[in-house]
Amino acid sequence: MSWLRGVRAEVVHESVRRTGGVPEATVGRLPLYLRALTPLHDQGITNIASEELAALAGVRSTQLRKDLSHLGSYGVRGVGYDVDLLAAQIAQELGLTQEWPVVIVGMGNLGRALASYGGFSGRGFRIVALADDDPAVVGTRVEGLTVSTLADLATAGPTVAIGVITTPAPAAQAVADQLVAMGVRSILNFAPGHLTVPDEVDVRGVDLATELQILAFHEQRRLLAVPTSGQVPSEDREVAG
Amino acid sequence: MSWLRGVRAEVVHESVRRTGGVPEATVGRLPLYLRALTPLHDQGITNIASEELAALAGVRSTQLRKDLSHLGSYGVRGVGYDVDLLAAQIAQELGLTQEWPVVIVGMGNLGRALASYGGFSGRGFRIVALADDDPAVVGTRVEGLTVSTLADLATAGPTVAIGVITTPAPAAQAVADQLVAMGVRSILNFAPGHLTVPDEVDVRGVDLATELQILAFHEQRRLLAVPTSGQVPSEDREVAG
DNA sequence: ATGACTTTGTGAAGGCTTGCACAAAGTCGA
DNA sequence: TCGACTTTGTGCAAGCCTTCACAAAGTCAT
Ligand SMILES: NC(=O)c1ccc[n+]([C@@H]2O[C@H](COP(=O)([O-])OP(=O)(O)OC[C@H]3O[C@@H](n4cnc5c(N)ncnc54)[C@H](O)[C@@H]3O)[C@@H](O)[C@H]2O)c1
Ligand SMILES: NC(=O)c1ccc[n+]([C@@H]2O[C@H](COP(=O)([O-])OP(=O)(O)OC[C@H]3O[C@@H](n4cnc5c(N)ncnc54)[C@H](O)[C@@H]3O)[C@@H](O)[C@H]2O)c1
Repeated sequence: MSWLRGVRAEVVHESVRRTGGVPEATVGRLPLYLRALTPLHDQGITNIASEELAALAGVRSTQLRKDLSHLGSYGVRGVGYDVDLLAAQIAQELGLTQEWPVVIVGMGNLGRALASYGGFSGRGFRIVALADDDPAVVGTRVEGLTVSTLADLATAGPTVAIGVITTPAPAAQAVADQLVAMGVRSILNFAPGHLTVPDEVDVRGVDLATELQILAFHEQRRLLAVPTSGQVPSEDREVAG
Repeated sequence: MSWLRGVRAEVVHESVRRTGGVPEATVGRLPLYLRALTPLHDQGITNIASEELAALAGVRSTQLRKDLSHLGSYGVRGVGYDVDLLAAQIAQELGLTQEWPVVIVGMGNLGRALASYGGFSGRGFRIVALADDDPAVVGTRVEGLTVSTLADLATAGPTVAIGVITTPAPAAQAVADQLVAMGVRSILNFAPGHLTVPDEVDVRGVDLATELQILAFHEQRRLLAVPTSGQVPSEDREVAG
């Protein structure tokens, strides 16, 4: 993401005053466009047409153009979009010209996998703290950071903007409450279940079971639609559960 | 999920013929309702009103009722919904009365975390195979399963319905192609990037960076709206990236 | 049985999102 | 300079999703 810094200055003037009015659906797709642009930059491609970029991102070109129009982005008619400039504009709109400090709470299997994941830094985020409440885990070092308790973080930790919850589900609400008390207003929750938070706090939930169940619904539909052919899931025989 | 088996028989007659017409947005919320119902069952609660269940799931009660109306669910006016019966109906609609066989491809940090995650079995899914292409990993045992290559799975592995991709992004498309060639038509992709697959194949992508970037957008909006007060993200000073 | 009360199920309205069609605005070769 | 061609940006229409309002259908105390 460092390659975005260079062009940022030129971009600020154009779009900083254009505050409001980006539809939520568009916001959800901007990261996809940014994701598609990065390899283009790496390949040295400097210009791309909406048709092509849309294919890379998995959307229709008309939707891409409509989305970009909301952030006042100017491509060049007859030519396309400047890859670096477009990426810089999207990054600016998403607030990725600064690095957001992140805390991960719950250093279990998933929490450790996330902590050792390289995809944070360089994409607008930096893990600045790790937390757990298991005395056996607190104090250990993971990826160069010492695991502490949430309570300690609240009194003596670095400022954090985003909290990632990877504790078991029964602990998630209490953890969320503590994060909110610390001033965190953006939470990414991997524990299954709904979190109740004040209005000004933004929660996004990622639930593996939910995703698989949506896939299962469509899979079942396909099998029911053509009941004769092919593969059938493992039969529902007497199992442990 | 075993507690759903008992009532299944009674439910089948009602809804099995009602094939079509569940809106996609509703399908996406059915897992949330199911997730909210499970603890209610565990607490011995046998009946619940839409208002209450909606609060647990994080949606409006009118939306819950509209959603349920699409699968022909009958609550009792003046009373509410039977917890076990409703859960069984939703599970049936989602195809969770059978166990879907799952393969995880890419036994790195994330793949191993998923493999050792208990939330699969008992929720309608079972991991039946693990794959990787690193000779140092192939042949090792993870959670009772021996890691094999995708090629070996294709010729001599168990039937799988759902593939989970946890390889690095550059390998994801090739892995998806192999899964499709094996007959897999449902893919959950954790690698960032768009997968191109035939029409009949269903892909859902989970991208950590995307989720964080959406949070960052709203976080930035809040900070811009009240530019005077409080916390500011870590300043954009000269960093490695 | 009756009436007061509760809660579901749904038609209709409103809002958001997508996709179409096309004018606007540029490039490029001659 | 001109005309053919390419590609963007957008008004508008269609479709999907959510929310409102309320009738329908039940419970429960008397
Ligand atoms: N492991 C996966 O692949 C996976 C996948 C999807 C979802 N999840 C969900 O993510 C969460 C974590 O999964 P996991 O497999 O890493 O679990 P885990 O048991 O390995 O780790 C949980 C960690 O949270 C810590 N913890 C518990 N209560 C806490 C509290 N109040 N404050 C701080 N830390 C606390 C525990 O000490 C432990 O280290 C679970 O909710 C799980 O459902 C996990
Ligand atoms: N680790 C995380 O917390 C995290 C979070 C979000 C997304 N992701 C994404 O998930 C993916 C995996 O992340 P990770 O941290 O586990 O990476 P990792 O490097 O630890 O593991 C990747 C594994 O995939 C295997 N692999 C590579 N090519 C393969 C192929 N063609 N066929 C089969 N196996 C192959 C490798 O041998 C390795 O074991 C990445 O795309 C990453 O962007 C990871």
